[in-house]
Amino acid sequence: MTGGDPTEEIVEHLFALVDSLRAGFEATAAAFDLSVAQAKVLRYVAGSGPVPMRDVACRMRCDASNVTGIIDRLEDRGLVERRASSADRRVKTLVATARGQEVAGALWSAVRSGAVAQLRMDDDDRVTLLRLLGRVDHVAPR
Amino acid sequence: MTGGDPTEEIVEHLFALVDSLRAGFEATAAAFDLSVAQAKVLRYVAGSGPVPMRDVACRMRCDASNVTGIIDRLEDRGLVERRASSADRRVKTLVATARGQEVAGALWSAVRSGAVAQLRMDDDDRVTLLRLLGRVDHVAPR
DNA sequence: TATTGTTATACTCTATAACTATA
DNA sequence: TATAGTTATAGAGTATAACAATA
Repeated sequence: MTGGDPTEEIVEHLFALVDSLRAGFEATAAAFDLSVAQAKVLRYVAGSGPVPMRDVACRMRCDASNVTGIIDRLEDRGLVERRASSADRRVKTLVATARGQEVAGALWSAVRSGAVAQLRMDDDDRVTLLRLLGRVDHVAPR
Repeated sequence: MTGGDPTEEIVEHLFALVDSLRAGFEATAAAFDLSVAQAKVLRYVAGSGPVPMRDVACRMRCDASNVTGIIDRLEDRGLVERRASSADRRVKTLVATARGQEVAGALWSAVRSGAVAQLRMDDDDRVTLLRLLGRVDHVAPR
């Protein structure tokens, strides 16, 4: 088990961690009857005030046509609303409803708790990890 | 930016990292014309010798019916083969073809390189990160 | 009776292309 | 002409339920 290439080993651990955290996230979102994509979009809309559909597509790094369906489902459940933009009549602006704000808050609180529970670290290690993670080349910091 | 709850902050970084590594993985797999699920299954089959379909479902933590389709596509491309089990005639055993072994090796080598490039760490930090990750509560170490 | 793998079905996410209504 | 959003279409992953073959 020991003695392997350290670089290879760290990547193995890293991908195990990615899978684990992703699975935890998916399970937490599912507890709120949301998919991963829906949970991310709801959070973005709830946290960033009125945003055009287009901005959601950019943030999610997906095609705009996807966003239509995801917002359809969030809107059907009363978590998000489409509104006309006063500045540009082509644009539809997204706003979280009161219920949407509640769900987003509860969901992401649960996500954070779950992730911290998985980490099982003391304060020192947590600070060290934070320092290391701060250097990672993130495509899109959230 | 600074001064927030350290726990909250670390989770933000962690999920940004998860998204980033996952996106890199997806892009690398796509360069081999494979989906994320196909890449994972191919690696498991190529690395674990003859395995029953059922074992793949357990490893992937998904329903057995999914595996049928994923293996169908890998088999259509000549990367994997279904074989009859001599011990139990209900079981189909999976083996990577020579081409499947090649692809699995090249793909995962590229995945490791990409992940290391994203990390941008010196040796000391890499050792530290490895130590921290070793404590994380992985659902399924690979 | 229980298990292995498949099929049928349905839903979500994903992209591309074509369309509309604006700009 | 270019852009925002939608629709149509297609493919992939996911789960549930029902099924045949085998244990």
